[in-house]
Amino acid sequence: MITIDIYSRTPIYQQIVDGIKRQILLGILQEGQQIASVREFSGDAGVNPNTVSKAYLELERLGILVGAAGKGYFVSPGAYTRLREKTVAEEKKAFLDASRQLMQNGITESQLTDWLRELFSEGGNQV
Amino acid sequence: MITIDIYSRTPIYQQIVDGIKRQILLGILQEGQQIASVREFSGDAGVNPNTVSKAYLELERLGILVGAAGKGYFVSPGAYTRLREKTVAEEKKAFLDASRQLMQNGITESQLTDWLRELFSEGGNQV
Amino acid sequence: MITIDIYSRTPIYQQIVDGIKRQILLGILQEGQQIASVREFSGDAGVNPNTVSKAYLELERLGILVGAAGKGYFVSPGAYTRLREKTVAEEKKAFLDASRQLMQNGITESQLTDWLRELFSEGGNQV
Amino acid sequence: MITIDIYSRTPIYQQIVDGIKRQILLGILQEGQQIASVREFSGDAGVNPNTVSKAYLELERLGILVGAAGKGYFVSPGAYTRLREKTVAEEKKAFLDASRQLMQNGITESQLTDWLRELFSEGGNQV
DNA sequence: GTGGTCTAGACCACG
DNA sequence: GTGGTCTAGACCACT
Repeated sequence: MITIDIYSRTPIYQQIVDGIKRQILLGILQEGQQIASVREFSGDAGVNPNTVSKAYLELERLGILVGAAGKGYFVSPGAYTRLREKTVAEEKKAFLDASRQLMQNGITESQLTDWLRELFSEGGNQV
Repeated sequence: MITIDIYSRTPIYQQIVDGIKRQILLGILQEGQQIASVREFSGDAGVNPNTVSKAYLELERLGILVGAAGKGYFVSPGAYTRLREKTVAEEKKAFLDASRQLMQNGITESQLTDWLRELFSEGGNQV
Repeated sequence: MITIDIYSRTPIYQQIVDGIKRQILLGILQEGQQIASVREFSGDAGVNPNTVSKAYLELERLGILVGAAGKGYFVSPGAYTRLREKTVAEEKKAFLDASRQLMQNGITESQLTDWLRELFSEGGNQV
Repeated sequence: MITIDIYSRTPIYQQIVDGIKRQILLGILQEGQQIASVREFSGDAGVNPNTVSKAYLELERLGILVGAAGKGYFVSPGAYTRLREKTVAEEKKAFLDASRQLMQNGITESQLTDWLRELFSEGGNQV
């Protein structure tokens, strides 16, 4: 499911957080659905349970998961919508920041729109 | 000159690296020009000399500075051009990445060009 | 009857304990009356029988229920009075503790009585 | 400084969080001041460094501390004011909740104000 | 079985 | 020296 790169400099728990967010955005995990238990994920991914727990707690803090002892973790109601809105907002910010800096380096608006046209004609096939 | 935020989570040495890059791009530091010595910078900015040294070494590794033992550090010939090209390339990548992800989240090309138009009409006044 | 929130962080058995206490205080359950069996409750509420059993045992320990093997659980004689006194005592303690801390944070007595006046004029409609 | 009760059912890291909040509210820790390092606190309190770290991270998440590797933790600017407002708000809620429940159990407003008068005439000497 | 907490000990980047 | 992350292993409460 979620691939972990233990050599990456982004922390493992963060990779788990990102991976679960992504699975929710892709519809692989549905709202209300129970997700893999800490021990289960830990075993599958070859990661220490504490690390998985840290990721799950972070996701709960973000309101994306809800969980409790003896019950397990579930995708919280409304997680998809909130996640999607937040993600788009962050990406828009990244888009505008990059555009602004390019502008300051002398790139014109028409150049940027050209790049966009190329990107969309390609179909943007890439992760 | 270069403002250091000791509370920031981005490492101080990285802030120095970024600051010097920026000064070169802005023309404040010219190619061939000698920059502040490690001890000068350290004293002015209230930063540990080791930290400044680490930043200078990193910049030397990037080919932006050249250091001569006992004489200090100088902006390397061609630093401006290389820095500019590299910076624009990185920003273009960030721009395209953000565009691609927004596209995957259902944002249309015309929406993106609208955002660009707004940005350029504003003048994009911000760092 | 008693609503269980499986997503809540307060243990389910505790929710059951609180719910039954509340029903006794409200007169829904009378002294001497037999309450739902573990299996009944379990089925109605969609909760694990062990959890219901744990709640009933806790209530028996508190002297609120009495259980007869093979016959079920009954509201103990005097449960209402004892429960009411104990509840009021606990709430009084909470009231005084909160008042004391507010006082230490500079809130005056007249401010507190103002809040009370508002509360009572509203009718205090809320659980 | 902060006393830890390892037998308490409130987690140790939470006790640390509460203790530091309290020290800030009491003015023992001032804004901008550096606090004990993770290892220092750990050694003084006889607690595992990981536990202290967890508490500090929680406080940073709450905006009460700021810290980074190699620098240590500092009381964040504005921590006192924010903490104080939030604390009073929570205590007011506890006060009103308790009052409301007492009202529902037949306690009159004049009874509550009597209790307050007693409390304030005592001077409220207690933690 | 579930999650939550704690300890001990290790390694890394930063100052 | 600082904090951040990870592992291994243990104990607890809840279902």
